[in-house]
Amino acid sequence: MDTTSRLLMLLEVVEQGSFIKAAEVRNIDRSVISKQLSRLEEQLGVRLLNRTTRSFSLTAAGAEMVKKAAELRELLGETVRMAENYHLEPQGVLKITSSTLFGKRYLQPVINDFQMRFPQVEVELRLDDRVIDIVSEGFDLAFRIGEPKDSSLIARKIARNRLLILATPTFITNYGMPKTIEDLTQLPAASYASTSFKVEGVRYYDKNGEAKEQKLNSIFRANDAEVLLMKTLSGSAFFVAPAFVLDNEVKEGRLVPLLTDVRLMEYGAIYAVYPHRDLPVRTRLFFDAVREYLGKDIPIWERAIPNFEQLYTG
Amino acid sequence: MDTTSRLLMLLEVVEQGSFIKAAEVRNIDRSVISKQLSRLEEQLGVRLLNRTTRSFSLTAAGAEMVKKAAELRELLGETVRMAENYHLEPQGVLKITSSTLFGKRYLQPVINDFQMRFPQVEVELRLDDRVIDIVSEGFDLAFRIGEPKDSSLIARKIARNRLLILATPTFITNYGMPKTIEDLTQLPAASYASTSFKVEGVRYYDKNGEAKEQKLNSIFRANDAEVLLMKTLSGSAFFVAPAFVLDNEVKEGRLVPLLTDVRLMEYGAIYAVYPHRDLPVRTRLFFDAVREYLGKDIPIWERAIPNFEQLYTG
DNA sequence: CCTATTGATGCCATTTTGGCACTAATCAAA
DNA sequence: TTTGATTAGTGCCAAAATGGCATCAATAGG
Repeated sequence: MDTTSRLLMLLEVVEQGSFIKAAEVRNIDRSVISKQLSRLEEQLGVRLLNRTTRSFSLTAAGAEMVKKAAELRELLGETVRMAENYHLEPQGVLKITSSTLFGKRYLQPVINDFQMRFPQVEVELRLDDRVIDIVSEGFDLAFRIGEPKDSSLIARKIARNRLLILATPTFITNYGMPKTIEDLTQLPAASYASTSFKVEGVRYYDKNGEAKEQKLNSIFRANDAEVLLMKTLSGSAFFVAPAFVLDNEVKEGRLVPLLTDVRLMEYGAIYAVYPHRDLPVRTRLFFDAVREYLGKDIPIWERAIPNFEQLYTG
Repeated sequence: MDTTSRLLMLLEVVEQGSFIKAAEVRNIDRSVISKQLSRLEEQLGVRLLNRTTRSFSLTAAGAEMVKKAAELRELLGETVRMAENYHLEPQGVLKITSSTLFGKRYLQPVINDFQMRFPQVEVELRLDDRVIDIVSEGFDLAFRIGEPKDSSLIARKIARNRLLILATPTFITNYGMPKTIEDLTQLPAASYASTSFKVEGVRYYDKNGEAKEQKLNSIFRANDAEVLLMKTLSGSAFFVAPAFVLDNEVKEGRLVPLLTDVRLMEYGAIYAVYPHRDLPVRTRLFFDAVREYLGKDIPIWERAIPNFEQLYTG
């Protein structure tokens, strides 16, 4: 890491407001930020931040450096964009793996677009809900849901993964509307289960902000979210579903969110995972296309759920 | 190394005209340049250089990138200079070691200046002609003559080290003016000799450009260049001297360069050596001050030798 | 006044870097 | 055309830098 990268890191820290947030955005440890900024200060011979143990403020010098860092980022961006004008037509094979539903629903349209623009890129998409060793199998890019584990890979969060508790109006008529989260134990649930992994409860924060888990009474388990959704639509179970499995079911009233005043915990996030620090062009172009398609703050799937920003916030 | 550094490397390569020269300027191996530029190309997805095995030319994209790299260097320089405005008054101890004569003659004035400007910096100068382990003895900066050996240290060439063959007019009258370099064996020489190291001959290129060495007939040996110079001035020996030992002896006619049509080999160079890649501020400021004092292409001591650029060039 | 949060730090595993030796190819001179 | 010197590329290895984890210390915020 060089002076420029450190300056950009400083900029990000200031924009995010804390070391931790900046570290999360970059998917690195906060200690890295701490160490690199210390080195930057040593290198420039200037104290950039006034720190307390829990926060910081910019010094005058720091503020100037942040301005310059912004200019640097701009110039560097220009440079890269300029290089892009000279890009060879990207070509070769792009090997991607993803969980089945996410791939079908959200990667497919991006791939279509991408191949229209870059016809010489072949795409190989492996849909598989098991975790795959992307290095040994030679994948360029993987999309995973939950928390990234293998730290030898680079993981970048590309979207949050909020949950909903869903049932059909018929279901509510038949079983009654649950009033508290504990009521869920009395109701039949459909839940995800694969060989390696089972959803057995729903995590939430109680009114004191403490993390809790409510067990579920699963009468139907499957390792395919679409199947679970179909089961739910049949009216014979409710479903604790990640928002991304939904299409227009809520907007059209076919499914109703239950217990929307409970603050549900997010189920990890959607991560893009790749093996090397520097992506080759075709991979980066595709990666950028996916991010653009999904959206920056609010993922595309959440926009189909009316008022979702206010739901499940406690 | 990040993209910016690689762009700056590209810029330097283009400015220097070859990988090798750029590598020499930075005191790194050419392979590093080759590898880093390849990575830059991969990263930008653009071929920047058309290569043959022995040379290269810029592609259109490469030319654009070089322009941008120049802008980046400018902006980065501005940023650093801006940081310097906020520098804390440098303070602390600066431990320097150097060969005796070089230190006395060329570091002393720089140190005086430096301490006028930064009174809070204490300087410890150790003059010693033996090679010192700068890491274990805690030196910040060392100045060495010859070729850098210890590759765990960073060495930067700060001046070339050209040689002359000198004698007094009296000496020439008494012994006759040598016509060929072989004549030197007939004449009494003063030469450098320490416990670890002896000068026994003078290296040069013959008219075919082949490296040769002419043995000397040393009648006086010492490990102190000033003593050798005094001996020479007494008229009883000639002296194969590095240019930096001279003051105004040549300009004032007290010493005369002999055999100026022989192409003498440079005796290594003057190197600054330091232990870490990133210098702390006080060290870097001092280092810069030394470089400014010595001069960029032609070292300060060569300017006192009339017409030296044309002498000993074969 | 307490406690969870945040930044700093030391240690360790992993990755990256830089150097060396060797290869390959070309430029230039005979 | 041949030959030799020069210069870039490559694989391998040792050394350095990086990133992550666990721990510490101190405060911001209730």
